[in-house]
Parts: sequence; C-alpha cells; structure tokens
Amino acid sequence: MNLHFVQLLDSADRSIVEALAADARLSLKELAARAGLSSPSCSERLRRLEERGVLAGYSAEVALEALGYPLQAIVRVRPLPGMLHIVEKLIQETPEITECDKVTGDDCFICRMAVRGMGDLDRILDKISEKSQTNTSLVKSTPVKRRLPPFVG
Amino acid sequence: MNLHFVQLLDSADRSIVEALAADARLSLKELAARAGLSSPSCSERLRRLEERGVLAGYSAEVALEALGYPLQAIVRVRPLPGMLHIVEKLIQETPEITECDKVTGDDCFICRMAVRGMGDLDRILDKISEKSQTNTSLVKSTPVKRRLPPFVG
DNA sequence: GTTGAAAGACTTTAATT
DNA sequence: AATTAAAGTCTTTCAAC
Repeated sequence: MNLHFVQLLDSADRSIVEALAADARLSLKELAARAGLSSPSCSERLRRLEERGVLAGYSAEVALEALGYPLQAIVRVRPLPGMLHIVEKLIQETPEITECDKVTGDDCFICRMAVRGMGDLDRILDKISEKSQTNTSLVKSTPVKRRLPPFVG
Repeated sequence: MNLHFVQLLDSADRSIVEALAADARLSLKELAARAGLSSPSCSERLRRLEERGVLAGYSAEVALEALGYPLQAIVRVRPLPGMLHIVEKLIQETPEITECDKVTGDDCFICRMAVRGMGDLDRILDKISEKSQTNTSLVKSTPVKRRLPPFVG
C-alpha cells in the first residue's frame, strides 16, 4: 500500500471513487458506465485503487436505533497525568465507542459513542472519568452527513 | 422507512448487517452463506432491511491523503448570539467539512474537516470565526476506527 | 418465509490493438 | 492501458412447500 500517494487520481479514477463513496454496492458494469470505461478496465482500475490504499474498504451505513442504540454522544477525554496509555486502552475496549481520534489541544481524545440510554452513558462515563477529565455532548441532529471534500487536480 | 424500529433484528438479519458493515461489497451468495440462508431469501431480507431503513446506504472508505487532503481537524463551533442559522448554513456550504453534528452543551456544532494544509485550515476557520467562537483540534491518529456497537437482543 | 431450478445479468479471462 | 468476445459465476424470478 503506497502511503505517500505520489500521484493524485485521473478523471476515470475519480469517477470510480466518487461513485463508490456514494454507493459502495454499485456493480462494475454501472461503475464502468459512469467512468466511461469497459467493465474489464474498470475492474483493473478498481483493483489498483484498492491495492494503493486509495479505497480502504466498504461499509454499510447502519441505523444505530435499529440496533437498540437511540442516543449518540461525543466525548472529549483528557487523561489524568500518567494515565494516557491506560485511558487509550480503556477507550479501545469500550465497545459502545464507535470512533475515536487522538488530537492536539487540551483534550487528548475525541470519541463518538452510541448508547442504549442514559444508564449506559452514565456507567461508561463514570468508568472513563476514573482516569480522566471528560466533557460530553449529546448529538441532537447531524447537519452534515459523511461526505468527501472536493476533488483537487 | 420505519423510524421507530419497533422490532430489533433476528440472528440472520444481524449476520447480514454485520457482514455488510465490515464489507459492503460482499456478494449475495457470500452474505447468504454467512447468514445460513439461500441467496433468494437473503436477497429478500436485504431488501427489507433497506426498506425499513436499517441499512441506510453503503459507502467506500477513501484515503483522504489520496484526494490531496493530508490533514484532518475536529472543530467545535459556538455561534455568536443570533448567528445559529447563518453558521449552520455556512458549515453546510463549506465542502471541506466532511461531517457535522449539532450537540448539547456549550458548543453547538462539532465538525470534522479535511484540509490540504495549514493555509486551508486558517482560511476556513477565519471565515467561521467571523460568526462564532471556534476551538480546533488536529487529528494525530485514530485509535478507534469506525465500528458498530455490540448487538443487543 | 424458505427452497431449488432456470433464465437472465454480471464479472472475469484471454486474445488483440 | 483499453477493448471485445466468450466462459464462468452470481442474482433474480418463479413454482412449490
């Protein structure tokens, strides 16, 4: 996997990436049509985009309510002195945490969490708060759903 | 689309959802094998999961570096009095903002942003800061990559 | 709601430019 | 690297349980 991405994408590659970002289950035939290619050449480009790591995977967007998780929260976590690694491990082992970034600034981690209710939230935050300062925001709505930034030449 | 999700998922549905969350491009045949079903019945279940909104879409995970965006930031945004709607609109119209949640607490919005470099970041934050207080954290690493919370009965 | 078989659609391979 | 054609595979339909 080329991690430097020395060359950006040509127009056909961009079509493929954009189309799969919007619908990862599109058929090769449909992808090829959108990129203006035949199916075999589209298949080969797709293979190389995956090999280069440009396309890192494909995932279903799941309605968390349907899994029994009606609430989401964003939690900023600032480990107490000496607790950084322990807190990082705790975060990774908390399955309700669905995403976590390590960031610059006063907060060390910013996590997204899905919970079944306030009981869940309380229990998980109590646990994390034993070893860090936390600041929690409940998600009320999502004005921008996951999307790609503009393609640049 | 049933927004109440009155019934949770049975074991075959869970297998389908879990498998597609991990690899949205799996074939029906492979999905059916994992769920212990025939292809036609798996196809019908998939159709209904989509119809109910349990599966809300499928997307490719794209390496943003490959698109020319080597940096990501998380920005907390607190609109100045009276600026809430203007700021929300500005966020939605800033294409480098790849995700944004509206949340409870002192911050009104928490955004994820992809940028080509510090110049980009500076320009975008200056614009948003005309109408809000912002607090920005640069992403250094991602200890937890997007995953589903545990399935519950 | 599920199965099995057949028709149809898609993907891959291989030869060619 | 891309295309065409053919072989192989997968998906969908439909009759039956």
